[in-house]
Amino acid sequence: MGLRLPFGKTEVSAEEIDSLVDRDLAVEHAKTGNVNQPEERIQEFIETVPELLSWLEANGRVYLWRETTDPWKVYLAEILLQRTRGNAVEKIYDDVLRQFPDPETLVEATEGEIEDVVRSLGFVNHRTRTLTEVGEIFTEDFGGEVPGSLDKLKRPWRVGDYSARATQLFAREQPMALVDSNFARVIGRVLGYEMPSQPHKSDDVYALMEALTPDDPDLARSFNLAILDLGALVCTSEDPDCPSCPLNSACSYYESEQGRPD
DNA sequence: GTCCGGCAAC
DNA sequence: GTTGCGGGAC
Repeated sequence: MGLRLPFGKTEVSAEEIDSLVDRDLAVEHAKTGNVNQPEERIQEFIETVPELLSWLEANGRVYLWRETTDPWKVYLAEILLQRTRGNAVEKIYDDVLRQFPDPETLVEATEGEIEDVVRSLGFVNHRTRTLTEVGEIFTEDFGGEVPGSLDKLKRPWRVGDYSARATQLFAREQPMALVDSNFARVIGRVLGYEMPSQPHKSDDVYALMEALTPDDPDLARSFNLAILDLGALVCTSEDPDCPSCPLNSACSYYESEQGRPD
């Protein structure tokens, strides 16, 4: 066992993807977002996933936390990455791992020591309290280990669905859908899905993403990383680079001319 | 000025 | 549902 790192599986046929997603369920949930011609839209999207994964292989961002399945290293990274760019986390990640190689070292640290190492990321008070609780809870209740269920991963303050699910997906080989601002923007544009203001709170958005996420650990990894990186590098909120997007042939936003160059 | 691999409080 | 948290990069 063991995931293919860093990007999971990036060579795949459309037929294989089709066999690992729930197309009919995705179509049903697409209707809730007022997607036009949902059958055709979802089918086109599924057919384009191989190109999306090839794009990841060539363009994906390489970070240390993508090169490990150590749950502690992944979980720490997810806390640092909340509302924070990967490039910012990259600069301090080595220091964080060196100072806090396991939960017990967080218990032994002073508040000031934790504040100092995360200061450049912002949310300093939030992250310091979270990391303090992570140390206490994991040491006292879970024997110093990262627990294996979503509910337990979410016990520390300000660890929510995204961080917990990302840990299960990236460290525990559990195929799982993620919903964050990147996913909402990319899927919203490609499908023409009318996103609610808080996509991660929508059961329907989660159900749609679960239906579209391949039911295979390596492909779930690559699929999620691909959408994440596409949202960060190409399908940006301001001035998306649609002409170089691997999904543009299947994209509602591109079709509508909004994404066309001047 | 706007945005970032969220989350909890209100 | 909406708002605050935050330093850094553009």
